[in-house]
Amino acid sequence: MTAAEKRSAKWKARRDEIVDTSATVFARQGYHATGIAELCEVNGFGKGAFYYYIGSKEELLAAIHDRVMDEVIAGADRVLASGGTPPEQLAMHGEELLDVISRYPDHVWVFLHEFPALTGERADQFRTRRRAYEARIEEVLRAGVAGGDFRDVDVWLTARAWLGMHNYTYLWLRAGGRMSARDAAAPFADIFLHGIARA
Amino acid sequence: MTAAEKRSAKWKARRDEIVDTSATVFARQGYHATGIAELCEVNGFGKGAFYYYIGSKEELLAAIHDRVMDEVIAGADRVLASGGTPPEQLAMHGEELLDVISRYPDHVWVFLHEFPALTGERADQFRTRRRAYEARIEEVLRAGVAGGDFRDVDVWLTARAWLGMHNYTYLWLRAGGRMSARDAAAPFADIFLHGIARA
DNA sequence: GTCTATAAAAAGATAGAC
DNA sequence: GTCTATCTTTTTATAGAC
Repeated sequence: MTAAEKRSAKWKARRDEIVDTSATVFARQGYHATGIAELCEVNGFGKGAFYYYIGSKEELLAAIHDRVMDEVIAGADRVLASGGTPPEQLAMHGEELLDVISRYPDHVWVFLHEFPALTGERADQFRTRRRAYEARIEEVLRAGVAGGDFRDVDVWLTARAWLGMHNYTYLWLRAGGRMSARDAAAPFADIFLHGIARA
Repeated sequence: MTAAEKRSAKWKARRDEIVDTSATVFARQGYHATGIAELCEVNGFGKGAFYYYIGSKEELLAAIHDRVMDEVIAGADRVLASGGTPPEQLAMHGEELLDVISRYPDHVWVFLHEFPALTGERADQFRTRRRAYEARIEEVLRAGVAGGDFRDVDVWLTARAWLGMHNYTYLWLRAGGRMSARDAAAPFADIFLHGIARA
């Protein structure tokens, strides 16, 4: 590791810290309602330092979105690699998604609320990634219907029901709270799998 | 009806128009991202006219919240008055809620995203009303468990699952769209009622 | 790397003419 | 009722010292 790389790694680590603390502030009071000055105060430095790490306020918002989508897609990849049956995979998708929400509740709050503040190419990028994740859920449902585990539901609509049920936990689910991701995911899977099981 | 009342009724009608058109703009680009100047442009008048109808930007936001909560509570009251069984009531709650979402998708978008922009007493008021609605759903679930229609689920958690599944439709459900509120509510009730039915 | 000072634009809201 | 002009504050971002 060269000297330049060491400097870069330290810079990146500090930048990640700023992204994380900013997510917390954004989640409490909103993206547009939070000024750069307040982010500096929370992080304990001035504007000069802030712009040394962050290119712009919107770039900061994009970094928060990245954290969420990276984690969510990684979880979905693990499900795909597991090779379970459609009911097993759907339950596992729930565990993975709630795990991300419980570990990054503030980032997820920002992700679900402040997407419209992203513009141009950045907005397109996250729209595409989100759709790709939703398509994974639809794929599992389609496989379950084809294989006879699930009855002949409207796959698109059923995916939205599943996504809503799970995403909505961002309002209360967090690591260290009274209910773990796994504790919530199990009854959710129970409801949903019984709900669409072949009669 | 006196002359003063006529003037007042006209004022109120025009004000409602402004509230509704503003909800559309807020839903597209966010509350804080939208300036008073833009709202004036959309409504086809200047700031003078705007402040003749609207006391402040936050008052406008509260009016949008009011529209949503008034409609949602009215629907819940109809369910309560219907006197059906818990499964019937839960399905009816779904129809009523999706009906509001499909008729006021922009208002609901604002309601679900921009609540943190409300301050003080106004925030307290809507927090309370929202909790009261959620308690209605929990009540139906509790009655269904007690009466033996539903198995012994965690009522609080199951209510959140139901709320998430239904609220999340704000992203796509709208009157005149490819799917009506009733078309979506029926499969949702199917999934959910099978999901929590006594084995 | 972090500071302070400042630029440059935009925000919410008000005043007074008509 | 609606206009334009303006007040006051705040915003994001940059410049240059240290």
